[in-house]
Amino acid sequence: MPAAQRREQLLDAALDIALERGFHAVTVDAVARACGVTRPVVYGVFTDRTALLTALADRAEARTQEQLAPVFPDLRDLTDDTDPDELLVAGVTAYLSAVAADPRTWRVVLLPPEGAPAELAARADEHRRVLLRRLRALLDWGLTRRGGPPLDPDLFARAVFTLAEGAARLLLADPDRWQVEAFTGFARTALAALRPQG
Amino acid sequence: MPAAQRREQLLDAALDIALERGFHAVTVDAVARACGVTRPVVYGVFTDRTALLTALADRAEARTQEQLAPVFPDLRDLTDDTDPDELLVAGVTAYLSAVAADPRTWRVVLLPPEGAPAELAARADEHRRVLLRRLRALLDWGLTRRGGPPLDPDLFARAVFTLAEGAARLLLADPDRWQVEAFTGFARTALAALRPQG
DNA sequence: CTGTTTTGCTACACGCCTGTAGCAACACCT
DNA sequence: AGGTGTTGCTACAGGCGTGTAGCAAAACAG
Repeated sequence: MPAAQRREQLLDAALDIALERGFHAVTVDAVARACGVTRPVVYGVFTDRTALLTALADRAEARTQEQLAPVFPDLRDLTDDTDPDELLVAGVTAYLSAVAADPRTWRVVLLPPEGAPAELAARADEHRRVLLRRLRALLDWGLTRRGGPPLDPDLFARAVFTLAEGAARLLLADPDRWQVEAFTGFARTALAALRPQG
Repeated sequence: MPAAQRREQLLDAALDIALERGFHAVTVDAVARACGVTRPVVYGVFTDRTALLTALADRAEARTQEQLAPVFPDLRDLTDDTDPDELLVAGVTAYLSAVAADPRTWRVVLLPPEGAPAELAARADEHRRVLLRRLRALLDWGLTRRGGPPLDPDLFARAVFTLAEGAARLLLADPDRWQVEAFTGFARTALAALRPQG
């Protein structure tokens, strides 16, 4: 089997094991067995067990970043006839749809399995900081355009972010029970209520 | 040293290690060394490493439960001149104050260190379910009394809960930067904005 | 002061996982 | 067909952590 393909296969297997039995269970042997090979094959592709885990994190990071592209509009594209509320609702919809479409990747980030390496959490936090900044910029634009209650903008952005992640976690934890529309509907209603002169 | 005292000492040491270096580092040897003794002493108190970790979870659960007592008022105590908004703000204040007062315990629950056993997360989730039910009851009472936007009550309760936990996490992650009052102020303003004819 | 109990230690055996070395088998190119 | 490189395997050595057995020493009761 060609190296590149084997690499993907090994990462897929590692992800499966991590999701099903936790990162503790992601031993080199377990990954090799899951692919029907033996340990030296894994060491042929990754120098380390650590390298394997890092590659897994890299791939997850790349995928999530890619999927987040349509969530944030470019602020320069916004015109006067854009409704800030609908812009935000569209972003939430895009985010939750991405999560629902690729749950295995997002689960690693949002509901980390047992024994997840600290590196993973650290990277996710770093990434969150960037996202929060972008969300903050978007909300600033919206708040100056349509006004709103005298809420601390930083806390407001964090609140929206936290709620979006919470919704995503519910989607991941119990996809049969929750639909994206339930959350976007809630968001739309809540934003409408927060309009000046409610 | 008497057994009961040794037990507490061992659990304290285990908690220290877990918070500083993650649960991976909570080996029987590390805990023993931290108390200036050797491994057989630990096995004299706990049958297992697992038993030690379970005891740690038990203690954390007991402490959090105890500290949450003043957060939820008994619904039967409420009279007509109780302001629902202030009741909720008082609950949030009590919750965040409890977290700020005992960060080491809450950190285990809200910002679990690397390698935390799945048992811990499972128990925390179970506990959350109970808390969510109580919060839901409180909010139902408030919403029927003062009205509000047509939000799904279940999602609204989850949102409040998620935001409260998010605030608690910020308090734990960066206590120098955040104060309880910032969050309660935000909550008060947001609730006021969500009043009918806000 | 002496026997007994408590308390703790050193030392061992085991299991699990990591990482590597050396060998077999297969495929591919000439 | 025969060399050559690839692909994978079996087998080993070592590290780290668990749990236990057996011994020393200190505390304590009679």
